[in-house]
Amino acid sequence: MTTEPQTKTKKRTMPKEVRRAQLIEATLACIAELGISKTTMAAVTGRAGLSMGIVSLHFESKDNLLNETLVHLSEEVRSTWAEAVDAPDKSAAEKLRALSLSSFHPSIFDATKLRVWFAFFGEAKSRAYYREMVSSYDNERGHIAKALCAELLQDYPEASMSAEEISDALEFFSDGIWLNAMLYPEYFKEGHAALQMEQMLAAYFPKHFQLPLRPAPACTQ
Amino acid sequence: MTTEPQTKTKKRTMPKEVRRAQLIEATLACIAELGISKTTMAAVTGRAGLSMGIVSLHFESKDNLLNETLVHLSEEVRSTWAEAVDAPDKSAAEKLRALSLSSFHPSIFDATKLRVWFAFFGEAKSRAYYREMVSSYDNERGHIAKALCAELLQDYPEASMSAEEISDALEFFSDGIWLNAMLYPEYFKEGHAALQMEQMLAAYFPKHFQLPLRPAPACTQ
DNA sequence: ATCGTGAATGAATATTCGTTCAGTCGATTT
DNA sequence: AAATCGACTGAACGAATATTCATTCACGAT
Repeated sequence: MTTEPQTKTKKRTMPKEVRRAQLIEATLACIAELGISKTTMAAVTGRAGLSMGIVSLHFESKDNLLNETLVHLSEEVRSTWAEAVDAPDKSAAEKLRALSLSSFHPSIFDATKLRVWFAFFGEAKSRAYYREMVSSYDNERGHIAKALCAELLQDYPEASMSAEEISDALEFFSDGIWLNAMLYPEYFKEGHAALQMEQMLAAYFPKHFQLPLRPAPACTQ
Repeated sequence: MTTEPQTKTKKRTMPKEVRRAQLIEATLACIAELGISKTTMAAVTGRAGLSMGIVSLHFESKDNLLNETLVHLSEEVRSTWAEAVDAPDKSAAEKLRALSLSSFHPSIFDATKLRVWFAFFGEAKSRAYYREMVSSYDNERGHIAKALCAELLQDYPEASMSAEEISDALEFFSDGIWLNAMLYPEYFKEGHAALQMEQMLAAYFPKHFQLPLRPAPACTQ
């Protein structure tokens, strides 16, 4: 009976990675619910079902726990859009569409995580950390988006906007949807954000993207 | 010499409104520089050149000071867009343009104030307060924008998007520019945001808005 | 079974910060 | 000039909270 790990009442010791994940999860929940300033160590460890000292053990300090939480979020976002683009047989249009819609993938376009993102953006310290640690992701994504727009633009000799202006505009638009979805989550039901994004793509690249017809009465359940 | 108010070394007492403005100003600066969680009473009053007790005197508490700061910001924004729309002899197109560009008026589109806005968005407590106080402003602005879009849409019988979808899209777009201008202020030089907005308007309403020609080499100094 | 290791605990400590209030000082009145 | 008023001060207080560390306990090794 000593060899079976999980059926026991409650394991006292767990692998480092499990504890770290457990604490980051609890931190996300606390920040979303309480805001950063009210997210105390007691709140985080209490929600994780652990004791106060555990944070210094697996993370250096509270600050470090918050930074690691931000890194976790960023990598989740990054892997979501990277996967959307990483398909050798997709056309440029398909890639741009997948990249643009990846911002609204359920695993990241989620009330809790959106609140945490904006909690970090609102704090001067996290903003600085974000810029130095993570903004290279943003740059990478921006370059990819710009290159895809440039490729599509070859079919629009009369175009009045540059690839960079269009890819910037797409980025602004999806960021704005994020902000509004955070503030007014009830307004963004079931793919509403993605629909808006597709309309935006169709406006810029009408030869490549169909306008999704009206709200689609009974489609995706 | 006793009747001249300002040449004296340093007045000890000042009208209530002056002190309130002074404290709100200092609060804005502190939140922008330090974030909400590090914005202490000592920091605010120190920056205002006053003593700690002054806040309880003119505002009830720290919470109330923060709320009043948010009110101040909101009314500044509101009066900016209200003024843009409140001109009886403007056409609908001119009004929509003025309304859209008002988000980037220098008095509100400013690194300090943008940081403060997002600091409030990021705090759960302020978010609740924000929703109950400001969302009526947002609604009012939204209704006006929608009505203006509907009026312009009469000239586009073939249009594939509704007035609400377009006015939402304009709102998302300017919100996204706000977020990006807050995170990467150096990217938004001299009217770059306004230019992007005008391109957006021209994309939706090509019959009403000219595309502003290329970045304009040497125009506004 | 016993022991040794290190993960986990949580009470105690140190710090940070909002609020208070008795006292100070400048302006106005008498 | 003296008195009164009230805006303003800032040291002191106490509540909240991050951090520490001596102790406890589970688990694998012997």
